[in-house]
Amino acid sequence: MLTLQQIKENKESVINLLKKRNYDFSEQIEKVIETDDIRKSTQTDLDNCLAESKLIAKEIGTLYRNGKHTEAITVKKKALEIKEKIKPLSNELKEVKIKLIKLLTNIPNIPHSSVPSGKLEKDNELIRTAGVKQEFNFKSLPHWELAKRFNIIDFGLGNKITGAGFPVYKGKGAKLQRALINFFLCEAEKQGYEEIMPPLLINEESGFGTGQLPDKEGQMYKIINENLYLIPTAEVPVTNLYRNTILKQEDLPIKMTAYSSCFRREAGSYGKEVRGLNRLHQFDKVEIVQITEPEKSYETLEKMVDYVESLLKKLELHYRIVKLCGGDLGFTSALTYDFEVYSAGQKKWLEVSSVSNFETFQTNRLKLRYRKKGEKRTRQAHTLNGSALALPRIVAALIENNQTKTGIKIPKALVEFTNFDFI
RNA sequence: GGAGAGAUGGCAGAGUGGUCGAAUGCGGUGGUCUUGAAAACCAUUGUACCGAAAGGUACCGGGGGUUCGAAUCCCUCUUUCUCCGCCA
Repeated sequence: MLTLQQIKENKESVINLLKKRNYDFSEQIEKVIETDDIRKSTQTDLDNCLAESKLIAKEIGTLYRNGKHTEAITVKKKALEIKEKIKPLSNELKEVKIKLIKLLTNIPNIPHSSVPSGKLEKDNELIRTAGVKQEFNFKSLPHWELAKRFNIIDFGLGNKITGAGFPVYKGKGAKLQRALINFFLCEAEKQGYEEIMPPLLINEESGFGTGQLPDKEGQMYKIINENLYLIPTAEVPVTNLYRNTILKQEDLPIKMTAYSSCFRREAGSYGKEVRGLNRLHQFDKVEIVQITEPEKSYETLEKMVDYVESLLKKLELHYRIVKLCGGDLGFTSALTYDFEVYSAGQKKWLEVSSVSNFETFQTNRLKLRYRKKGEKRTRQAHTLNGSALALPRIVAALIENNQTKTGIKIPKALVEFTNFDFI
């Protein structure tokens, strides 16, 4: 959610930058400003009425204490008159506030000035490609066939137990999952991220705080009788740890990492895009989250990109990094780098990580602020997060790229975690 | 799941209808004293909104209600603790 301050102080540049999303928000922005003006004047009116009624109430109190009952009754009439003004005003204020929030929550984050313009995936800016593309001197297979042949992932059993998109990992397949989680967590810890193990269910406030609600309600699984949601990413509970918080400047940056299962309805997905591990309803991911001072968030973003890249290097994957164009940029993000790995069996690029700076978009909703030393005022912090990494597509690429005629090789960096080097 | 008792500022803890945005203690910050520190003493110390400022308003777990007036009374939800039951 954008702040009113952002909108009012830089109206033109906000509108212009939002145009990168291929949509003109000037009407909404004007509406926000207009609504906020109504809010202000309504509040001023209400505050004045409340001040008056408070004064009268005190007067009545004094009269009663002095035994002047008849006079008190006269003044009461005056109080009732004001009360009649207060009620509609406070209703009005409540409504205009709701309207304002509604307007604000429908405006996406302002893209960073470096976000490339464009509408589609093809318009994303390629930052770099690295690693070696795997070539085979035999007929290579996609991961779902390899998984079946070596009995490490059973998609059919998942269908039986739950439904499509809930695979069952078996034997070395299950161990590979565990090893990857452990590897990612250990690497994050080396970088100074504190490990968090969060709840997998979140309430509505948390969903609102990081921007999943109300925007992406349909993408989350909801526990109806408890009014809770299954997390689509650990970003939600972990970032919400600091909801409604005022930090000290010296507490920043806050660096957290969390492994969690993630649950996504993926409504609208279909066809070969969802084949095998390419798109699942339940998957595992290690997430990294940072809370920083505004001045340092872009420097931090680059460091996070470098970190995620280091993981892909250690896993010896062929990857590329793209900066998302305005049309591809998520609703809550100001700048996002996507990581894609080449999966040599399917012969296609798979998105394995998204690293984003949300600037104050989340912290405004979260009421996550910090205070500089010696200052009384609070400022909004910046939040950033990234996958480091999501497992399924990494697994897909690993087993496709490292396939041999007789089995699958495990990259060196993982062997100490799997305790085997071949499947 | 059943029964009961709670939820007040960073923490502890008073306050049961009016001058309470809230005593007191601890903690924090600034200062006096000191070679320095400690102790002692003095001052200060919640968040947000409106306002150029003076000042005003809201907030005592959340929401609603009664009343001229609610931290205080009523309803409801959430949550914590104790006991019983169940249980990895």
